[in-house]
Amino acid sequence: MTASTLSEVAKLAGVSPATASRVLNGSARTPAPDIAERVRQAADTLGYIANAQAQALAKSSTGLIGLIVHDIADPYFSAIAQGVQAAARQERRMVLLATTNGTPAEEKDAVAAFAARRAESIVIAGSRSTRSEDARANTELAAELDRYCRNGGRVGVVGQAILGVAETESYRTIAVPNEQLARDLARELARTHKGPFVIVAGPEGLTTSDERVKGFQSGLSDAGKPAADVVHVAFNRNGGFDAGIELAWRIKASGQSAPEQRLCIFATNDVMAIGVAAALRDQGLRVPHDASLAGFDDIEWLRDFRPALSTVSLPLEEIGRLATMAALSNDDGGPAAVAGSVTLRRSTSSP
Amino acid sequence: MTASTLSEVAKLAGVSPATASRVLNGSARTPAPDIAERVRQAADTLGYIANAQAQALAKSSTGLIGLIVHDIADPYFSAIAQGVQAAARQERRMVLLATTNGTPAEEKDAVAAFAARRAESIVIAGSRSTRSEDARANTELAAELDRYCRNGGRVGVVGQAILGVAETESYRTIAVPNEQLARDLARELARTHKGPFVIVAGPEGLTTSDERVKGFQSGLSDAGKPAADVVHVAFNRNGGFDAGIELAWRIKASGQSAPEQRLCIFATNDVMAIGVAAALRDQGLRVPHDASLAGFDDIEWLRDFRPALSTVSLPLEEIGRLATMAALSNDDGGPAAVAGSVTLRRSTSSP
DNA sequence: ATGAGGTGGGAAAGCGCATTCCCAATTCAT
DNA sequence: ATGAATTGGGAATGCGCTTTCCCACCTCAT
Repeated sequence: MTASTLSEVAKLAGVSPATASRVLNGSARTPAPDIAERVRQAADTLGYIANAQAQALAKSSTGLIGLIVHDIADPYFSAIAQGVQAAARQERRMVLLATTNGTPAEEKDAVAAFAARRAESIVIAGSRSTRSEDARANTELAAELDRYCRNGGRVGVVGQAILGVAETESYRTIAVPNEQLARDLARELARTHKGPFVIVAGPEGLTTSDERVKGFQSGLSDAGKPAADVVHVAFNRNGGFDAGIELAWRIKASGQSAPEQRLCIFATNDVMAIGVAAALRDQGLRVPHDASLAGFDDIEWLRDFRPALSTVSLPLEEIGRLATMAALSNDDGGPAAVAGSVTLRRSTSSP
Repeated sequence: MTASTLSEVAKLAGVSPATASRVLNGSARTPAPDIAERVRQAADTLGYIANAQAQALAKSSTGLIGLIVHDIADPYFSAIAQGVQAAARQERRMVLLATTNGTPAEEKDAVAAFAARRAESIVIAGSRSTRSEDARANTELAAELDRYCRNGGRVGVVGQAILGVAETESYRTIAVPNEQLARDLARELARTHKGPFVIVAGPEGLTTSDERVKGFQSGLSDAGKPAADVVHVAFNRNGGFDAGIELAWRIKASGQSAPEQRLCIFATNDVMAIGVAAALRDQGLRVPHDASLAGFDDIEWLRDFRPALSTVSLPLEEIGRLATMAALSNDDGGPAAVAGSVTLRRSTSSP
């Protein structure tokens, strides 16, 4: 890395580094047109590219924003990343990416790395975990984030607030009303569905999943329905598939003829729902004929899936954008929340 | 951003900054155990986080790798990004992300930004364009990349080499044998399919799509079939949908009863194929009953799509990983190529 | 006892840039 | 014509860190 420097440009142009700096980057003072032209000329022939590191050091502001996701290949996160990227570009920032597989320990590492890089703000997406085995790592994550904030960093949180973190102005959380929306979904489904409900959820302690389970149950209760069984599996396509296999067995065992027997399966995210659907199909069962199925998130890439999946639509890209802007702006703006909506499609229609 | 500095830590520990630096970061020289402990102690109480910018400036090496993709929300790119991220983590690097909508102009900007940040290497994914309106921007992109390389940067290219770029050791391209694989696919399909073929391609001039079209045509020719019609649309789901609508009309018009009349549609990527499928379904046509359909890429999230899509499997994540490693390693290793394979599924089976 | 060869901490010189001062040259009002 | 105000370029300092040198102090062999 032997790029040419500002002083080299200055020397070539026959001016001082100060002047070169002033013309090459937006300074309050603008050198004379002729001299400016000479500097620009020199910069061009030398192929000068300003060293952002040095600039950052000198003005202590890096133009970096850090993004933390569980898995960038997951459409849920890549949609959010898209929004973050768009906002970052608009605000003339670069995004630094870290994937953590959802473990608080790796999230903590990512925060530390971003802090070292002096990222101006970081947006962290992905469900929190309340599992006891993660407690220690969660505490450390919170400590790391607090330290980051104490040093002037700002963080945008997608979803639910992070536990154990100091109550400061530095955190902006874009709340996703998981519970509320799951409740709405349950109520809608309960209006037409006669049979029992069952929930295919992520591991217990995964906040997002837990909230959706809770909301769905309360929605059922509102509708005067008995609580649904909950199956806990991995929070991904394969987890859904596993659950689907088991449910298929259950469905077949109970001679699924009567509408009063037909199951309605709610998977706590779309990707799991797809897994469930694949498993049922695998077992010779059809949706919605043999069971209703609903998901959550309304992942764009799954819209062409058939039967079309009933789900809760979330403006994922918008969420990413909002989180980024919130983490970048100084003014409060209050706790931003985002709106979702129940989207009923074929997978939960009457057979 | 008022984080504590190394000298503050040093002062607190009662040692020189040099010593503090030596203990806090891996240096060749290791201070005495007791003094090291004191420094670590001080660093801890001050919540010291090394300033990576300053470190980068001092040792001129940033640990940054830049990733350029068309669209991070596209599963093709997010799969590659996943691989890049994994490799980067393994090599203790951070990844800087830029999305460009596939325009050479924005790609050039991204390269410049990465160069300014002194990224050690950059991996650039996504089809090149040979359209005349992009010629100028392509030249500029090549110039920018060359400049980056002249300054010591290294670049890993996914897919086809970048046009107009200097022939140096600095470029490593992970070749995707699009043409070869498309030819293989065509041959396979030609073995069983009796009717005419049609290709739903991206815009003319989009290299990836062009290569696949060319390969497919030559495969047909090998099999003694007439060349396929080519429909050019946007290289995404909606483009596929548009083409699908048109094709549905064509299919219906030609009373599609006989096997000799049945169309086999090859979309130059999976996402387009999904769009085609959606359009056909929309028009009351069924795959593979009324037409065969094949894609390219074997996107993971589309595997549960029905009818299962015949396609060409590409190890996307591996490609990202390879490109990253190639751009990071100094030794040549020769031009790496990646293996794909024809994957026939239900969407092209006989009705 | 004495000089050679080690050891290990500190001083200082950058890395590439922004920016505050400082000062010479102009301009303007009176 | 003259002093004040303004303009615009340059010298110098510092951002936070690494890394060479340098040197005081020790250890050891002779």
